[in-house]
Amino acid sequence: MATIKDVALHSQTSVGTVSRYLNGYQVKIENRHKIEKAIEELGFSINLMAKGLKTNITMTVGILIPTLSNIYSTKIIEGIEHYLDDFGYSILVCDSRDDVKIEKQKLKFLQDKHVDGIIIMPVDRYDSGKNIQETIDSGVSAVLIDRLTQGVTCDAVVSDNVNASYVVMQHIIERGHRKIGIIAGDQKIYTAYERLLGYKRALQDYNLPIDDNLIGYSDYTKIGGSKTVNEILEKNTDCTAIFATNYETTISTVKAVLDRGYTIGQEISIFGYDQTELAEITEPPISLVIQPIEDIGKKAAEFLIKRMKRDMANFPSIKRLATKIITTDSIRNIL
Amino acid sequence: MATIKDVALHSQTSVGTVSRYLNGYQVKIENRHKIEKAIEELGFSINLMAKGLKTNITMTVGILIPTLSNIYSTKIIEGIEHYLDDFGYSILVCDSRDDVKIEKQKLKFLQDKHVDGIIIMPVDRYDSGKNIQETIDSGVSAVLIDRLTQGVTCDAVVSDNVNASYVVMQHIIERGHRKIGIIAGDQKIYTAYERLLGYKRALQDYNLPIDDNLIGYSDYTKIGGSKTVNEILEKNTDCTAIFATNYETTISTVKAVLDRGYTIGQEISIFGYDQTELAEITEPPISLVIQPIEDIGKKAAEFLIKRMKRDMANFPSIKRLATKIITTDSIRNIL
DNA sequence: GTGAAAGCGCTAACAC
DNA sequence: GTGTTAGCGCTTTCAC
Repeated sequence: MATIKDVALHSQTSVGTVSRYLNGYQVKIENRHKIEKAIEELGFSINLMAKGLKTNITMTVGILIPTLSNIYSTKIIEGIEHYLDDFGYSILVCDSRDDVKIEKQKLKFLQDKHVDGIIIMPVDRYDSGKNIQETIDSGVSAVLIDRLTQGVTCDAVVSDNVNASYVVMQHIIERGHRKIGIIAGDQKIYTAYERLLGYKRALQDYNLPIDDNLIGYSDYTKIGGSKTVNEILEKNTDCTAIFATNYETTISTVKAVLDRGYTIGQEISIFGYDQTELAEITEPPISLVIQPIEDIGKKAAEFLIKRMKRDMANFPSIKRLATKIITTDSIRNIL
Repeated sequence: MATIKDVALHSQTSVGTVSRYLNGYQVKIENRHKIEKAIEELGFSINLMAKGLKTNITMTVGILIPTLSNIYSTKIIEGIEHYLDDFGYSILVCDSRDDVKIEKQKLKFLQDKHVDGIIIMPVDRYDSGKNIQETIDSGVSAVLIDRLTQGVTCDAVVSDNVNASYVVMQHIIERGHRKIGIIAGDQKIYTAYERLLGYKRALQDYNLPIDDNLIGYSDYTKIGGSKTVNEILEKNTDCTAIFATNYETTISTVKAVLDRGYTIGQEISIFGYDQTELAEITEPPISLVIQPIEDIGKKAAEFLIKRMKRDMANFPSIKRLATKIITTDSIRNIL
């Protein structure tokens, strides 16, 4: 592997000149040609490690996400990758497997790798914050996505969960439903917490009781979701509608309701979350909350670029992106 | 940020000793304690860039995939990440946006980053190979996943597309269907090519004609898929079954058929590809080919680890993983 | 077993 | 504008 020194020798210039050429500084036109020729002939390619050692800049951004294997996560990653690509950054991807301990470990790891910035979806509302703040204190820029967490001062991009949930409930309530079940998630997760909050707030505003029997706390997985749906349906024979607050439990809800022999939008109305595809192939299609996934990634990358350039205007900012609601006959009008 | 030198000073040893300690060599027990104490107190953490510069090892693996935003890709990435994690490797993720030129560029980029190995899903069967081989020649280990491509000598992990497709067709044919449409993909893509091959082979083996009108070449996207389905259905009013050969077109096929007012498994039978969730929520569920996605990632990582350790036994190996077939009433028995 | 020192490939300060 | 050179933090001989 040819080095800058070889190029200097081969082009009869010096390492300084070659380095300057490489970094876009003024170089005599004649030397520029000689250098380009040498680079070409030697197949030279810069050693980013050596460069990084010197400059402390790696042009790498770490992404730390609870789990990689769902479309939500990947679309975010893709959004980030595409945005950062134009700036020459590459991304180091880690998952925390929904575990604060692993999250802490990976954070340390990213620090060791000297990433220039980190985009992170915190595992939980309470414990993730401290670790993230420590990382920030060590000097790397960070941006939170999808979820907020306690004790961190940095930019964040989240979607408007409370409002989405509230609007969904409005829609359901205004069609005459009174016993509305919700498949909530672990309240340590920021989004799960906010979505339940919107549910409760809507009930209160409409003077409807908050009935604990109608609130099912699932683990937000498909299997856990099924269990929760069935529990709610068994405890509440008068339940007419169910709001599933994430993608996985939306699937379980549809499946559980179908398995019970009900028709969606008849015996049971369903409102779900994320992923339009599904909405299109059930009969009737499912009403859904659609999050601006790509935008979350893009916005987060935008923030990060800005902060990595040490532009600290309006720090910290929280960007709350609006969600869209698709309504279909999956919510029956029983008025 | 404390360096090895600080640790040496603080522990009254030398940089050599600290380095030896860090790399697991014998160190006098007394020094070991002093060093550990110093590391603790200084919050020392090794600079992987400096280490990499010296050793030419980055403990980083590049992953290059045509697109990040589908579950197929991410499950593979997750499988790789989890496997490599245990060995201390991290992953640098890039997407080639289905473009050989970008693929080449990113390959070069990963080389510059001095990744120790690369796992790549080539964009196409013909042109990707040359670029990949060049990268391999430069000294990094590489493993192909999902798709093979011309002119590359390295390990590969793919799923058994031809056979999967063949078995699907057997199933459909044996239920009496004769006019079977296929939503194929760009034949430059290895998997698309193989799946169509299995389709044709089955028809031949059953002495059925290969009718070009029944073969639709889609771009493997949801929108393109819909168009292709409708074309086939319009050109062939006697078509009774459709085989969609990837996830996106499976969705479009279901949707297009539903939009035409047909009942799945009645007027039109459908066989699809990937992603069990869908299969569960349509009525009837869709028959599907299920690929061993996680295994592909894991196996690829396994190969790579082996090769990075310079263990060249059985090089190159092609691992063809078996797919599973789920059959449902979406394929009507018309005998 | 250990310390001293060379050097990995690069950047940037310096003197010209 | 350019060449020379110190030094980023580490590993690895070498001599002890």
